[in-house]
Amino acid sequence: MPELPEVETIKRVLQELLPCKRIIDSELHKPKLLRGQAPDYFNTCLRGQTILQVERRAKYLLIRLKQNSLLIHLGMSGQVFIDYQNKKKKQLPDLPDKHTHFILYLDKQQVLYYRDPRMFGRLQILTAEDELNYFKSLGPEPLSKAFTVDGFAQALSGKEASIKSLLLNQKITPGMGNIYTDEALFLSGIRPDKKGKMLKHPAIQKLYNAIKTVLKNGIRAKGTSISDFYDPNKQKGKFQLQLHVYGKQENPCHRCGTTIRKAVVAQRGTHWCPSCQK
DNA sequence: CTCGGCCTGCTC
DNA sequence: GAGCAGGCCGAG
Repeated sequence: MPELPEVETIKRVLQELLPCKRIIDSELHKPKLLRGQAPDYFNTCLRGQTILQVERRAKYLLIRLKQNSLLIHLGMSGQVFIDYQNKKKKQLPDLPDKHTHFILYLDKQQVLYYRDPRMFGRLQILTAEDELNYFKSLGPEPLSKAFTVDGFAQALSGKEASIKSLLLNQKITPGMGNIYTDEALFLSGIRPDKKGKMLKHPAIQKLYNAIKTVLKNGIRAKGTSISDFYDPNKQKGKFQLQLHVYGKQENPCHRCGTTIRKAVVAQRGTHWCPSCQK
């Protein structure tokens, strides 16, 4: 579910709420989410620790503690909520529910819930050393100075794979997912099934700009809430109101009126305008 | 590089 | 009941 703008939105809310809070207790209901790390070690590392700050790398959240960090990846359906005992929002279940697999009890009566119906997410304790290894295969953050047009062009050059699959590759554009990839390709007028090696200079620059634009706009809109994205305060994002192609199959393109198509590219549902994208 | 698998829930 | 879903990993 969550791509870079959604994870960034969550990070910003958590960064407001969590620093200086102490973890009183940690409750893990689904050890499978640790992907092999020992639950005892996991809980021991958390209990009694004070949260320093919250960061994001690609689609990963990092909650920094003094000794090490709690890594959270939300997979397809992961959600993080803070304190949510009220019943104002009818469409949200009361927490904890059967999909709430991890709970952190913080001081000041606050609680953090991790909810993940499909269980594609992961939770792990990372030491500083683990961190380097863990993130070393990720490309440069697309919104940072480290992400350059030249580096991007290099990553696409000679590639047989479709541009869609290359943009989804976290070694090239970490944080990009299915929605923002389709939107960036629409903005830059490139067909999703175009081979990486076929892209030359003006198009690459345009795509590079489009990636930054969609990610920035996604963050400004606080994410895309198509079905179930909420920030930790249960707020929905608004980027779904700005989508041009994602989920718009059978609708007319509002730039040219051509019917938006949907097909599988790179094993993912892919949306594009056959006239605007060449 | 592409495919299947990992899971549950929702829509048709 | 089938097919689909915002992600990632490992096998071939």
